[in-house]
Amino acid sequence: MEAALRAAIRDGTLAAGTRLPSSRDLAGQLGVARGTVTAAYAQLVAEGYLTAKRGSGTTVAAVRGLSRTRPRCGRRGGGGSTCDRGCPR
Amino acid sequence: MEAALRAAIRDGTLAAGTRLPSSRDLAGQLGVARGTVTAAYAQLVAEGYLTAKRGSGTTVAAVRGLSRTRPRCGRRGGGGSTCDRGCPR
Amino acid sequence: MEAALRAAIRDGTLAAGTRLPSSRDLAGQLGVARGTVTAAYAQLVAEGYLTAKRGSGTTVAAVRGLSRTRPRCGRRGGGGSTCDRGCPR
Amino acid sequence: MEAALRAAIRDGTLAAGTRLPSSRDLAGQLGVARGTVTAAYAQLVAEGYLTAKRGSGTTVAAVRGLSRTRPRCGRRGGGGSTCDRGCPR
DNA sequence: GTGGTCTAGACCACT
DNA sequence: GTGGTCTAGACCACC
Repeated sequence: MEAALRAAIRDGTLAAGTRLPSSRDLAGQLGVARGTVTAAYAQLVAEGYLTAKRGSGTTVAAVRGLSRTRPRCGRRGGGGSTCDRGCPR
Repeated sequence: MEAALRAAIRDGTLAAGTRLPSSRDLAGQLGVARGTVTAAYAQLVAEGYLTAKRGSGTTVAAVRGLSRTRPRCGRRGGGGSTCDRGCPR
Repeated sequence: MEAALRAAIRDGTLAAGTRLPSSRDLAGQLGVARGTVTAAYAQLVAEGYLTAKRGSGTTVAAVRGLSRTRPRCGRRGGGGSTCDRGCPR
Repeated sequence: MEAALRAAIRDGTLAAGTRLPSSRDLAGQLGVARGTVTAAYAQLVAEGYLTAKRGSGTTVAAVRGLSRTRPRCGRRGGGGSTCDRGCPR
């Protein structure tokens, strides 16, 4: 799940600013323990993919500065549609 | 190259279980530095597209896209009946 | 890089509470190995300039005059006597 | 505990190659759940301080480059009260 | 035995 | 309610 989330964020399937389900909800949807979800969220927060705020939910991080491998495709764009999904492929 | 590999895995060109060339070999074939290949492999491993096993090279991981809603429940294996506690909900 | 980070924190360019990029991202931006970044972060954490919290990435530490060494110990609340096992350490 | 381990490794109290207690033992000694210990170990492994091998225990990592001079802790001059959190020891 | 990972459930601080 | 964190216990792969 963690890898899937990371990939989805990287390729734009999950756009910046997207609000993720709460750890409790996602755990319920996937049928896993909440701890598993929180661990995944925590790792992705640490990597800069997600932003978590106590009491305010978890969202896909806004800007993450160029990350190595994907130079074009305009991931960092401002408000507009930055490759709203689709990008790679 | 990383994007190409990712795309090939996503659309099935590279089937799950496919063994990839060693980083040395692929680097030679493409004429790039080995570090470039290992970096790409590492990123794809982190994203879940590839599986790198110590003595077994790098293979295409089983597809685990974000859709996969229910995780099978009884993967905990072990002796007795799986789902012995009623499984999540 | 480490010295630059330290200086930026000291002179306020990086305000307390600022979240730093993940080690992966920063490594990518600077074109250095991720280990180099984590080492620098670790050193600055040890010096008190940064705070690395498990799920929350790395942030610029608040300048805290407070000593507050012991975190209260029995916050586990719940039923029985807190600290029933003598509390960690 | 995690911070204590990190500091001990950094200042040489825990020498490279030192074998740490198993997560189960350390949990018992400190009176915390094993999960807490494994989480701390995992974080330090990710930071490069520790090396963990399945079935072989956890040891202090050999070399991490960047020995650096050890900044003596309280050299920030001015505002006083650096080291307010205890400093490396 | 060890580390790695998961479950199920709890309390906390914060919004 | 949310994320953050901890407990207590389990099974796995590996050595």
